[in-house]
Amino acid sequence: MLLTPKKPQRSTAKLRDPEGTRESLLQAAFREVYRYGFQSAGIDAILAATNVTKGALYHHFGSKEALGHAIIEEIIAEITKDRWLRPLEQSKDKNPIDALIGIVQAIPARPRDVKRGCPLVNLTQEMSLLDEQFRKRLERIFRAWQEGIATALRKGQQTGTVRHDLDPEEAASFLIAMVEGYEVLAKNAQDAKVWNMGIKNIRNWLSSLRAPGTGKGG
Amino acid sequence: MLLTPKKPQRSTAKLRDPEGTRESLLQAAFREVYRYGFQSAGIDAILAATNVTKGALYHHFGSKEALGHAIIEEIIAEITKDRWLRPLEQSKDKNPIDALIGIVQAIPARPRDVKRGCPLVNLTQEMSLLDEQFRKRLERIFRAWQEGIATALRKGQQTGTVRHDLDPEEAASFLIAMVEGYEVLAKNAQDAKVWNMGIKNIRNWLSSLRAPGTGKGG
DNA sequence: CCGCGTACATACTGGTTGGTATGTTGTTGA
DNA sequence: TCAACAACATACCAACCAGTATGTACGCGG
Repeated sequence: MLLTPKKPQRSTAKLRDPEGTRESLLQAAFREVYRYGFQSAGIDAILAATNVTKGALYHHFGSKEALGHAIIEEIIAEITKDRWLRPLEQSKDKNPIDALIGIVQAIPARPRDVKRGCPLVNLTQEMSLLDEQFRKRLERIFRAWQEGIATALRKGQQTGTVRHDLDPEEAASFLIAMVEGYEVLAKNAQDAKVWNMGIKNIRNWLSSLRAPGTGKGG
Repeated sequence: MLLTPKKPQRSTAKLRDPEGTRESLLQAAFREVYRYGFQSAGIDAILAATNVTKGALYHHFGSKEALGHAIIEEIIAEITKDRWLRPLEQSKDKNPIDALIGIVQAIPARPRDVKRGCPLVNLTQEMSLLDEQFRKRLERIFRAWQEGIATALRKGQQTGTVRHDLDPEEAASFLIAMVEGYEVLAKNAQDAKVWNMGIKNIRNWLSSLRAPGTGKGG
């Protein structure tokens, strides 16, 4: 007899809860990947951060790669939506520049977040070149992000709050590049002050996109 | 007898050449780290890319970490100096904005480079949070980079080619953030077009720093 | 009440990895 | 001329790590 059958200590409430285990696994895996990177995040470390066993993990995900894909599609994509896309859609009628300034300022400046950087950039840097599957999934998020900003700017042009002499797509990617670039700088410095200075500069740049004669508020 | 003594095939020219082995080791290690990241770059893979053995590697470097430190200080720092600091110093009397535009445009847009991104950013993203020794060395490079740009801008303010209503340090870090940010975007897209669009936008921004009445050329 | 599928749990493995122990060879200073 | 040392080369190892083989517990349809 090779296996000593472990007495099953699942609480009765946990019976038939297929999504609970998967979800907590995903969350723990995200935290580990966010901190150490995908390749350095160990399966055993992820497991240790939960009360889930290896059998359960490989029941829900076919491989470490599949787990990584799920992290991108179910966690990182959601963060982007929560932070950028939904706020932009909800403030449809407002001046999009004010909305964008609000969003940028709302990005957490807590030391913990600044030090870890942006999950999207972290994974992009690590995996884009190495694994096409990862890259494609990450690119989808970038595209949606850029598209969301561009759409808001285009609407602003129609309602006259945004300058007409700019290409919405180009301005959107410029904004993303600035945000990501400052996050890299702040992560290296491990200092929230760098990030706060970045916010200030990004805000100034965003203000320069206002249509002439359009003050703050809209 | 455990070891079959290998017939020493060092060419007579290679006798007493302490720097040659070390240097080629460093170059190969840099290439591997650049491509796969520090943690994923295997010692054996580095060795396979050269005709150097493990004994030689551990003779010159105490550990993989020490090798990583040497890569930062001897290779990546040099790249930054070559690409940014020396060109800025050599064009002392010229308009610094023109010099900066020239530097940005000179950053290679070859697909190979775009796809691999910036070595400095790659290592920062991977290691800053995990290893303080790495972070400190990388931060030194960032600081020197920012300081070089800021100094050039300050001189431009004195000679009247750069607007006075900007903080040179702040503008320098803004420029760096833009460059790094676009490199992240281009790396994710794996497309040089993204990078070329970034150059265009950065150039426009740089031009906006000119003192009023100062045309191109200085 | 029974068989079958889902949802796990545990032990194990084969390959990889950074690092080391121990050897040899050529040079150089005394 | 010879001992000491730098500069390697080779074989080996212990730890780690993704993945698997094989088991059990539970619930549900029939």
